[in-house]
Amino acid sequence: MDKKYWVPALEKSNLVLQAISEQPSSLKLIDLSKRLGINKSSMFSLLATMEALDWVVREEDATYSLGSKLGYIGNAFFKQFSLIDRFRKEASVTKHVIKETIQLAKLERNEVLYLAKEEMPSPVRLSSEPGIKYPAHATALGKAMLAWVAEPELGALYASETLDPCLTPHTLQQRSDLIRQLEDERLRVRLAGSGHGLLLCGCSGSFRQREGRRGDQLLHVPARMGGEAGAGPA
Amino acid sequence: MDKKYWVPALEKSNLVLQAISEQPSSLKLIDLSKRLGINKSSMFSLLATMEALDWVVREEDATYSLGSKLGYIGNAFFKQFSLIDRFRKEASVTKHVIKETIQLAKLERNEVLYLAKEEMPSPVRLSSEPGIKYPAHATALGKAMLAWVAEPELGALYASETLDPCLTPHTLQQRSDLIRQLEDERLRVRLAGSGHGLLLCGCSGSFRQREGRRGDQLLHVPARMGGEAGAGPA
DNA sequence: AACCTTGGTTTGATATACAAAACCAACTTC
DNA sequence: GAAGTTGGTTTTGTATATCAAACCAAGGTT
Repeated sequence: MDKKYWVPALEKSNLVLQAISEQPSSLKLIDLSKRLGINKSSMFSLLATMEALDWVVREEDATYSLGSKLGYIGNAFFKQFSLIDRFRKEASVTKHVIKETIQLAKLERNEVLYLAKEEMPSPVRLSSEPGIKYPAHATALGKAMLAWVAEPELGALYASETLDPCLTPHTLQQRSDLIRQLEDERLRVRLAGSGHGLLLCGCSGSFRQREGRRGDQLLHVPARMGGEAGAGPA
Repeated sequence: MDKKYWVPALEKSNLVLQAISEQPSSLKLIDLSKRLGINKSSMFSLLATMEALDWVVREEDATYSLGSKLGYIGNAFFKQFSLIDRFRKEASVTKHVIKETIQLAKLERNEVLYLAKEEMPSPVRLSSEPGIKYPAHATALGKAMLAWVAEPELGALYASETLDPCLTPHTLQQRSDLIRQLEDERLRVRLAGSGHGLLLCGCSGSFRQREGRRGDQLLHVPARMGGEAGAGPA
């Protein structure tokens, strides 16, 4: 990462917010300082400022949790995607029909950004949350989306034979393997009318919709279909 | 605001994120610099860092929108409130019965924090969004919640006769007026069984529920009842 | 074609933020 | 009761971030 014109305080606060997001109401100033390798006097100033800005809240037991300003900004982020409301309306019904958790995601170059989730109780606990990104080749949902990317663009996204990163022992590592799985996915959709990514409520017009002017694809998909567990990294 | 141990870069980035939240995909670097009074070379470094951290995204036309990292953190903020899921399940049905937008909010001292909203089409457009806070005395929903605050605590919250801030010409300005309206609210609930704040799906156990260990009250309320328009500042 | 404007990028002097050190209060251990 | 530990707060010297100035590219105006 090029740090020529860098603002270190933002990087530090990003680390702090990430840690607090993962463990709200658990971490004190000294915990954050030790865990993140940030001097406690710097951490003192960061937390005091973030508290004043309502980015974090200091609890009575001196642990920190996220503040409402980040809720507001996060809400504004999701409001950029008008499809989320339609997804929630459709999927809150569909999930009872198929008895599976359903997620809405968009493909951003070679990553999948999760936007919304309608959950059903399931032994498989999904790790993906709205706002999180995974490499597309490392998730079932991502591969379902890549299957419909034009070949030249796919070539540009995966210029080298080795795929990075490799998140789990099951994660694909070779581009040729990826290509083969994408072909299988297209074949599965054509022959059986049911792939990982097909929308199940019958309104085919919303299957792959272009959102906003970036033209990114959006897709919602049940968590478990075709025998693969989970929409998280595989 | 005491700025003794202050991190100015966080304050600047807060202003930037607020502006981008309000006008996504509209503002360029020079627009943000002029509007916020931040030097354009500082703005350059701030935006470059925020972009690298995925706090913002630079569009092809050089305008900025919010990035998914803030979506993720925002989602983490709302996940702190387990009642939101229950609210959405109940309110997505109830809103069709009463044909009103319904909101979930919590009272934090003398402010109301909005947490969720289930919308119905309405001529009255609510300004409140999840994550936003308003002074409780300045909103119908806030007053509905204050009505059930113990008197000594109410006295501590409103120590002076003059109420601040005064957001609209209709905003209450005297504590005695507020007290009177809270009495009216309680009376209305007792006599007619229908105040601004009563939950309308019949599960009285969830009327005023304590959430988390802070013991803050949570309340959901239709947008328009008792003749008052809107749950925003009044 | 020459000049001007605009938005963005780079430079480097200096004002200031950072963090090492010291301090403090509360609690624990001996 | 004395000494030690822990988490938080304050001080202050100095390394560095900030921003004024300069530069750059692209587009507009004359």
